This record gives sequence, C-alpha cells and structure tokens, in this order.
Amino acid sequence: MKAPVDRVLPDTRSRILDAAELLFVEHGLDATSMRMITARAGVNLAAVNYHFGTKDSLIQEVFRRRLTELNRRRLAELDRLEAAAGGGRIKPSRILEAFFGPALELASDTENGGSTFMQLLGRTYTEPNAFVRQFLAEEFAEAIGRFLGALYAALPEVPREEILWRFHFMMGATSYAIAGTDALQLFAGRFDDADPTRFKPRLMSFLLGGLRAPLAEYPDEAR
Amino acid sequence: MKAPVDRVLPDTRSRILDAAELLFVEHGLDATSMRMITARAGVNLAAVNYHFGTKDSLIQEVFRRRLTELNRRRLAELDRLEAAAGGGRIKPSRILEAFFGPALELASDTENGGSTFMQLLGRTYTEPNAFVRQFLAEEFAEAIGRFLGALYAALPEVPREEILWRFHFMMGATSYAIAGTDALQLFAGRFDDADPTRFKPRLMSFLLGGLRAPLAEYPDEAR
DNA sequence: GTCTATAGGAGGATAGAC
DNA sequence: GTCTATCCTCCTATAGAC
Repeated sequence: MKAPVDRVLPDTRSRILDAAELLFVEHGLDATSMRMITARAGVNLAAVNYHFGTKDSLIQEVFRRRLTELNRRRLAELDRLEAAAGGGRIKPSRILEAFFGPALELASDTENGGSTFMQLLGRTYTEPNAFVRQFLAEEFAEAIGRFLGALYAALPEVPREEILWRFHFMMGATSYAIAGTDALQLFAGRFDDADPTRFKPRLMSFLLGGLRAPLAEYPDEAR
Repeated sequence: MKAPVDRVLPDTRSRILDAAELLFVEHGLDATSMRMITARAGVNLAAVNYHFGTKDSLIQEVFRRRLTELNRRRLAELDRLEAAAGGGRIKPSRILEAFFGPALELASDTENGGSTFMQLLGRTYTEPNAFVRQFLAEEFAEAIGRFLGALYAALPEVPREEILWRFHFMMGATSYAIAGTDALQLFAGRFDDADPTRFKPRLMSFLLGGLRAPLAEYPDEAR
C-alpha cells in the first residue's frame, strides 16, 4: 500500500455518517433532522446533500457501510464450517454461532460505534419506512438464504417451514435483546448483574433451546 | 344498565383513536401527522387538540385503551392459575400461556383492530421516544413483576437473573414475530404456508424450549 | 469541495366564530 | 363540541458564492 495517509482524522463524509448513526439511535430515523446531523458532525447543512443527495440515501449508506461487512463475515464463517464438514452434517450450534456471533461481536464493540449501529439495526427490522425495509431485505437476502439452507441440511428431520419460523423467532429475540436492553431495566428495575460478557452465552443457550424444542411440545388448545 | 344507547356509530373521539392506531402502524409515530389522522377519521384538525390536547397525549391514549385491558386479562389468568395450584408449583408452560396467550389472541383479532394494535405495540418496545417508553414501562410494571415472580417460583433451580434474561428474550421473539411477519416474507420469499392458526403453537413451543434450555449448553468460547 | 442564503412546503398548536 | 383561519416553527432541498 503506497497510498499516503492524507487525512488521519475522519473526513466530512465519515463524520456525517457517524453523527447520523448516533442520532438515529437516539431519536429514530424520522425524528432526526438533517440539521441535527450536521450540527453534531460539525459540518455545514449543505454538506449532506452534496455527499449523499437526499436523506433517504444517507440512511441507506449508514446501514450499507456496516451491513455489507457484517454479512460478509457471516458468510465467510459459514464457508469455513461447510468446508470443514466436507459434505457431512454441521452442528446447529455452529451455524447459530456463525450467524449471530458476528452480530453480537459488533454489538459489544463500543469503541467504533458497532454497538450503536446494532442497536439501530435491531430496531429497524420493524421499521415502517418502505424504502428502508426494501434495501434491508436486499442486503440480507443472500445471507439469510444461505443460512436457512444450512439449517435445513443440519436438521433434516424438522419440517422446513418450522425452521423458517424458528429462524424468525431467533432473529426477534436477538434484535430485541440488542436494541432494547434498557427496556429490560425499565421493566425489572435495577439490573445490577447485567454483565455484558455473559450476554452472548445466555442468548445462545436460549436460541439453541428454542431451535431444538420438541415440535408439538406445546399443545394447541385453541384447536 | 339503564343508560340509553345514544350513539351506535363511533363518536369523534373513537374515530380519531382508530385512525391514529392504523396510521401509526403504517407510517410510525413520528411520520404520522395530525393532519393525516384527522383526514382519515373524517374530523377536523382541531378536534384532536380538543379531545386529547397534544399529539403525545393522543399517542398515550391509543396505547392505554388497549393495554389496560390486555394486562388485566393476563393478571386474571395468573390469578386463576395460582388459585388452582393452591400454593403448589405451576407449570412454566401455563405461565407462558397466561402471559403470551392473551397477546396472541389480540394479535389475531382482525375485526376490532386488535391485530393492528399488536403490530404497533411490538414495534414500540424499541421506540426511542422517551415519553412513550416511560408510560409503556408504567403500564407494564405490575404484570411483568407478577409474572417474573411466578416464573421464579415455578423454576426455583434456575438463577433469577437467568429467568429475567430469558423473559426478555421471549418478549423479543414474540414482539418481533407479531410486528414483523412481513419481514419474514421479505427475507424468505413467498411464504405460502403461513397458516396463522399454527402461529401460536409454533411460537409457544419455541419459547418453552428457550425458557427451559440447559443453562450452560452453549459454551462461552470467548472466555 | 464546502459554504451562505433561501425557497417552498408541512408540521403542531391555538384563537375565536358558530 | 366542532369548525375556520392562521401563527410560527421546522423541515428538506437547491442555487450560487467562494
């Protein structure tokens, strides 16, 4: 790499993205105005339109710069697992680790804003904004497809639509846990032993238990 | 009851609440303007301020009118369970049924807007608006406290903070599943067998599996 | 590339007539 | 109780100077 480091401090574009990410978490996408973003980033209002065009494009770029890398890492992990298995079965717990592990890692990265972003992402899965949902779906399509396929292969005795639903439930538990930890505090009062290092094994244990639950364990009383 | 039925059609106040509920789901709290609400309700703009004062108060009332009843039913179910057990242990599956059952029932009520509301509620758990979070926490405080206590008693061998976390995960899986079913469609393409009558047993089976998962089943590799 | 200035419109809220 | 009319604030986006 012979390109000289011209700027060691974040440039205008990055400063805008960082500020937007933070404010989107604090106030939501709609309630965050361009003025709030540029004020926090220390740049001029017009800089946003220069670099990103519209507010929607800015939102898209906030997600894209992190999601592309996140899903790349997930797929790399899955590739590694499949190569190591050499056509044999992969343990479901390994698959869950490959999918949720990178997300939880990012969620615990408080230095580079990863935890901020994951809070935002967790909330945005249920975002009503059609534009946002559209590109989120596109960004995730490949990873979700590959991981669902891996789970189908790892659990051939479980009906596929059941796996699909359970994957959905697992995404929900994880998103919600990441996005709304303070909601738990509100509900349950002080939460002194919220040891963040224990969060991952706790969640993984729960997810695996749900994924492998007996199919008809809970009788349908409403039938 | 000797009060005559003066109005059989919804009055202005109810029409505003119904319209607001629907629009909040479609566009989110912030993106829904007072003008959109009054236009859909077929009432004048000033009627909202007359009946509710501010937009925040209107939002609060949209939630309150449904949540009070929902949590009342949950607590009634729990009372019934505890009375029937007569001091003995209650099965965790019964407790989950008492808590999540009424919510799922409301979520499948498409006639009176219950499903609309539950979609809204599921999304709002991660709402950034501080005002909204505050009264949601107050509205839920009693029910959450009672049900956590019941789970503690039902699972005395499980550490309490573990139950607390798992309750949090269960709320997440449920909220997300209710709020974002169409997200699943986006991810997984066509979803032909999304039989809504099978949703409840599927979710309950998953929740119970997660709640009863072995504690250290998933090893903490990052330790 | 980044700024100032402003256009052009939508927002919540209210005063006062009916 | 419900309406009309209006105030003032805030928004996104852009045009054009530097």
